[in-house]
Amino acid sequence: MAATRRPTLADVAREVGVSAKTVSRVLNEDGPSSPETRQRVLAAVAKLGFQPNLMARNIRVGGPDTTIGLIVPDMGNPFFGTVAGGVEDTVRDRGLTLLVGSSSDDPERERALIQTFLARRVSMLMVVPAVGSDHAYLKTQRAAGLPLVFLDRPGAGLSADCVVSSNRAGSQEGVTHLVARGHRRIGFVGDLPTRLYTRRERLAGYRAALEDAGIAYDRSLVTGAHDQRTAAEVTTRLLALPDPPTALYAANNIMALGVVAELARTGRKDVALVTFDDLPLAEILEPALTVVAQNPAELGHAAATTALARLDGDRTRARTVTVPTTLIARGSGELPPRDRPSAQVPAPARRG
Amino acid sequence: MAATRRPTLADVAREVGVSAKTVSRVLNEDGPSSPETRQRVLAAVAKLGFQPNLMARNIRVGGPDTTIGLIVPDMGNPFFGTVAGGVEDTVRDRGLTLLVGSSSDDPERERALIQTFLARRVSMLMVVPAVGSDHAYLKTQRAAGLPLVFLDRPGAGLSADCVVSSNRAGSQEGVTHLVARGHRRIGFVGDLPTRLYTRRERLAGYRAALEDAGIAYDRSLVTGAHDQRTAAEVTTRLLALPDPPTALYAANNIMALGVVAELARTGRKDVALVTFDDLPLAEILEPALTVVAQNPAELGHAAATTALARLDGDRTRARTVTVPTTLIARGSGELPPRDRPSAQVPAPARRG
DNA sequence: GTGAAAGCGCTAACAC
DNA sequence: GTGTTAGCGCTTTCAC
Repeated sequence: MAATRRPTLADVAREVGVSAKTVSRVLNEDGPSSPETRQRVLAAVAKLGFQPNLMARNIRVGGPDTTIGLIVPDMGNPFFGTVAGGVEDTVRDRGLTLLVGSSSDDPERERALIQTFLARRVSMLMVVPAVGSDHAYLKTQRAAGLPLVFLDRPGAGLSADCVVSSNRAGSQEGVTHLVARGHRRIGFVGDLPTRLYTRRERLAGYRAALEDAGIAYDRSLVTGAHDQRTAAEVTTRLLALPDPPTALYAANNIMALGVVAELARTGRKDVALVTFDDLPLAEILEPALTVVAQNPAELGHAAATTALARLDGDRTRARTVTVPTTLIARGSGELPPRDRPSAQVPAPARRG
Repeated sequence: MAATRRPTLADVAREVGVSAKTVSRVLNEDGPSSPETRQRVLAAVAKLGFQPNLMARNIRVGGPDTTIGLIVPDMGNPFFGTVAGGVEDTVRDRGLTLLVGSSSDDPERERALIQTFLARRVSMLMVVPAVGSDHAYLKTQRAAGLPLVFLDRPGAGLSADCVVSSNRAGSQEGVTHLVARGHRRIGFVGDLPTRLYTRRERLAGYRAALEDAGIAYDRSLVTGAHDQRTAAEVTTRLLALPDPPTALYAANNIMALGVVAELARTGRKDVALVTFDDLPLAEILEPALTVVAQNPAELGHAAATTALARLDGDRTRARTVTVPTTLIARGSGELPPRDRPSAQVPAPARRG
């Protein structure tokens, strides 16, 4: 069965005995058409199984395609999946279709995806920037009016709209929650080394909370990991310190999994814990997990709303939208420090 | 700043002082070109920031676009996110771009998405069919050679390639695990009422396991729920039966969350549990959760491989690929039935 | 090695 | 109410 040619407007027109333009008029409800031709055209369309070629249409009409390009680090991460869902829900009514790619947080892959999307003349571009990528090369597109929104993290090299969570304030709130329960040695388990915006912000929130409480920053309590396994490892390392933390703060959902798993594995129920990002089973852990929850669907929604406004001609200055986080106190942050004076009195230094 | 027109091939040609065709030749490495013109063309491309219009190219070349249409029920569900990732990883090398849409399991939405994708002349279509959707209308496209793969569940109304998990065998293995520990009353918590393929299969596996063990099927032990909350509710209802189950089997990840949460909330550590689908924290629950794990990335990979083979001219009969599941015994399935004779002896009926 | 002309499927602009 | 012509940005075909 050879791949038969798809029918075209001309085929339909021939079938009905009218001009191509008439068929086009009927299908797009553009200009007038007699009820009778209308019927016959629609019948022929159904008979031939004609489907207008959107690309051909687009090329003639000019302007951007009715697609939107979205780049995330990893679609399997429910955080980004939910972000994508938020975007789609918001643009659906406008008849826009989602073009999605994962960068795996690799700047080169991100750039290749952006090039592909630009070649497809997407109507807007929404990017979760990979660590270390520079977007200066997009200046021309921006100037030409392409809506560009950075998601979750700001882009580098040009000013553009940006939608992020309240990483710093949320982090500060979470750590303050621990400080208020008397903890003075609070371990930080964060993601990739430096450079990544969200880590910087969340670390800054951690430091701000300590500073507010008059607690000196101790570099040895701040650790970095890349995945659940390494997060578990640094948890062990932190708790083995001569003067170990009495509470931990995990800076994202992957780190949270690692810390939670490690505390469970070693049966440590005496360490208070707050995590950034909610987990599906947070409520049923013992103790139930206290988290600073993000709102990924709203992140996607806000990004789409911003981009749509640009598409509709909004030429005001680039703005940053901050989507608030929510502290959900469930119990794991309530533990007081053990074997230590509570509240503001510094713990005696125990070395060796 | 008015939206300036994007530069075209003709613009580049004018800049260099050659014909459009020469520029096209250079960029596509089609036909010969002198090193010198080559340089000048590339310089002009860079200077003008020219990006070939992929849609225009496609329209001229004919044939399908280099996109692939993927429809899932919900992108926020990590299962489908991971499936999408598996697809993308597999098609990336072929230069294909992913067009993604969520159907929310609504047949009308699914159909609208498919129409849009067809209008975009996708090179292949991969669909997780919504409950109750009929795909007979795609026969023409299939006949015309469009690769079509149903994912996770078979489609209805036409024969097409299909990639599914070993739902029945996996389910049977999970329930047999419980039977082998002496359970004879095993509650089933499944998803949407009837009609959904995966539920049918998983229920069939449950029944097969019982039958193998000579246990009569008890309709009152089989319950349906739609989300985590209702799964928790039916768990309660099951355990409140006059002759309650001593073990539970949850037929997907959402059900699993509901059952696990409810058992934890009520402190029931005496009920054995096996779930279909793994959970991120399964290992650290108490007892650790025994699961029948699916392999969503492999599902996406297999679907993409199949579709690519079709694209490359494979015209053999439609096939169904079954991706094996894996029983991961972690502990929650090890509990013997309490207050009951073990193994093959039937429990005394306790009524009222 | 390069160019001119035609045409992919569709619609804008103008006829009538 | 309908048809004609031209042209979107690109590539194919054929000529030089």
